Amino acid sequence: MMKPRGGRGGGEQPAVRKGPWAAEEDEVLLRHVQEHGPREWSSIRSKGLLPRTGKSCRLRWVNKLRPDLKTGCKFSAEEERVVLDLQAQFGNKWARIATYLPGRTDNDVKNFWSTRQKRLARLLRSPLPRRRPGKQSCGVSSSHAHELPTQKETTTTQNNGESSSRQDPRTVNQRADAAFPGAHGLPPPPIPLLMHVGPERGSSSATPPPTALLLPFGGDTGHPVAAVDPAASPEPLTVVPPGPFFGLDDDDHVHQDMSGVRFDDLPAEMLDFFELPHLPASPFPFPPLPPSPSDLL
DNA sequence: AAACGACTCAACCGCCGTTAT
DNA sequence: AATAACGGCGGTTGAGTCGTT
Repeated sequence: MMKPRGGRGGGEQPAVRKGPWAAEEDEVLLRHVQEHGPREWSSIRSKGLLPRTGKSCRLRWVNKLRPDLKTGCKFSAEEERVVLDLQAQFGNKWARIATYLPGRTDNDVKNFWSTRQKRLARLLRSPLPRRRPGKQSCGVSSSHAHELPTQKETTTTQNNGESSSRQDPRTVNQRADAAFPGAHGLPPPPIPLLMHVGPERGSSSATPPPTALLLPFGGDTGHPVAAVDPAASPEPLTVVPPGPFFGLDDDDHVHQDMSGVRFDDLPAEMLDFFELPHLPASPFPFPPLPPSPSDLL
């Protein structure tokens, strides 16, 4: 049997304490970091400074006590965009993603993503979502956000099986998968969110609806997540009225300006229009997709 | 006012790679 | 080389808070 590593004193160690940290414990931990730096976590317990495991101490420091943390504010639109971007590229590599978000921890990113996934999943099942007034966003300017990795830089990490967002998403279902990577614990949505631009159902307009789109929550591109052919729909589609986020351009295609728009910013009355008809996928003039790693070989 | 549901966040657990012995 | 400890990470959970009904 191996001898314990150096620095581990013999003698009894106090029982491990779990649960919320007391202010006095934080002080002890901070003092340790000031003296030794953010390392030697296990020595905190072995020296009898705190009845906490090294892992617990490290977690406390990383997630709460680090001086450069943003606390008590929601993710800004820019931060949200960065998370969506990087999650599509890296998958659920929260620690890695957090390195691009100053002041955010992997736990922050993880919680943000989890909450977002739950909310989206619920939206897909509930016809009448309700908004809660959110906390004020910190508003990270682009000058503070770290530069995102380029496509070339990330090709080695894209194909790790954790993200499907770089696959050729020409069908509704594939695009829906891309919109919900990482939602492994959630049952698949029956159909992605549908937004239909055209004359209101039941209106007298004779103009055929030109397009139907899914909400552009794809993240990195701002492109629609999926498309369906209204002509192929067995059910009437729901109208989302043009507003601050959506409109029609000269070609009767959906015009979007989602820059700086966060999920929370979508007006509740718009969400109230969503329905979940069962629609077949159909070809749609998606913007060109970036090449997949296999394409580059 | 109370009950309920949604949401946020802190913290734990288990796994895995690295490092020291 | 084998082993154990350590540190890092992702997944998960539970408590607290807040808004709605």
